[in-house]
Amino acid sequence: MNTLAYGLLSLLSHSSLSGYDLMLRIQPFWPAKHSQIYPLLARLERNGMVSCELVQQSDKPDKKVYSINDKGIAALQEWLTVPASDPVMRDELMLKAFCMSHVDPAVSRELFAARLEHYRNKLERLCQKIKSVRQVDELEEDQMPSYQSPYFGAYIMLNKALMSCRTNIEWCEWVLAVIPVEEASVE
Amino acid sequence: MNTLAYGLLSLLSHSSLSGYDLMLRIQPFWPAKHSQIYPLLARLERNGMVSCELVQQSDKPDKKVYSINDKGIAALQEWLTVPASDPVMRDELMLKAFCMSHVDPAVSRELFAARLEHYRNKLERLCQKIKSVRQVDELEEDQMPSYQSPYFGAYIMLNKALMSCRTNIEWCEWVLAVIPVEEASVE
DNA sequence: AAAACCATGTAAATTGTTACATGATTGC
DNA sequence: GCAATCATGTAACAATTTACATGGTTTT
Repeated sequence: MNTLAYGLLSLLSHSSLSGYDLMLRIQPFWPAKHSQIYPLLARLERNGMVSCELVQQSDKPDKKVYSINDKGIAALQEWLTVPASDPVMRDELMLKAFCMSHVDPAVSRELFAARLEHYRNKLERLCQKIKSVRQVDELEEDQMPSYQSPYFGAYIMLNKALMSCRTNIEWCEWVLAVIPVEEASVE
Repeated sequence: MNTLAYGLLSLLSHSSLSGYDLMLRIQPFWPAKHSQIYPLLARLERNGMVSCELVQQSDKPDKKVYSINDKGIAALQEWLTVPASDPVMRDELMLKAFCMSHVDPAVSRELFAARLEHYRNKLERLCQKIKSVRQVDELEEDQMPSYQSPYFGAYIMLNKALMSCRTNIEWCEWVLAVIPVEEASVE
């Protein structure tokens, strides 16, 4: 049982999902490829944590829908009592920022402009996501899902993503403001 | 040449460092253990990216100090022209947040209280770090290092770390405010 | 018909962590 | 003496990514 395994159980604790769906939904919190998810789901099934049902579809290819078992829920409850390990962030841009002074400011500006664009797109997607969660849980303006609601966790995470995204945008804009604009070079 | 390799070159582009120092300094941006760093440095030396000199110390064990070569600088300059790949963040707390509703609010509060503490300690360390960088680069209040200064990159990254840390603290405090406080259970 | 998305899997390679190993030096 | 920090390395294991493989369905 590694972290990704618990992550899959965590998603399955609210609704049954296919491996493909799990792969898409876990991305924002714990990036993983389908080649990691499928064998892990098979292992969780062997361990009795989840059950699997083949669902035939007419409009799309058939799929295997996984559901969490009591044993899986128990594993989650146990897991929640141990402190979360420190978050791990790996950002190539940070490493590049460290040696920026070795290239033309224009080259550096380009790096941060691209990242700013990345965060602006992310913000856009997030706002839409939050709107859709609000609709599904039938919430009024500024109203929170209750702690018992399966959307409570999703809501606080979306809020974190939103706050982080805005901070990152602010930071990128500040960096672009402090990197000198290219002077006309020697004619 | 993987990202960690470029990261080491990036750090070496400002000053020569031992493998041990590199290991400590790269942690905030790209976590890596010494077991990954030492063999990689040996490879970079074989590739002619860095040179190594044995430095004898009387107060501490002897060490190998690595310096970047022209080939290493050229590799960095090339690397800076390609866009940085998307940052990767893996946070177990996010996965736990998703299935929180399956346990008592007190259990959840504990998770976020621990994380809040983690970020508060980090903020403390960051503030001291920023102060020391300001001293080394002899900066007045609110003054930035120039783009050419080797501290420019460090400064903008410290600023990012500071902004992110504050956002995370704010978020943790908000989460602790919205998780219901344990009601007296059935007597 | 080609591209895009849905869907599931395995194999190989790379990256990263933990454990094994060793040893100097300093402060308690 | 013992723990902590400094210092370097290798081996085994676990996690992750990339590539290989296949095939249905929908939209352009």
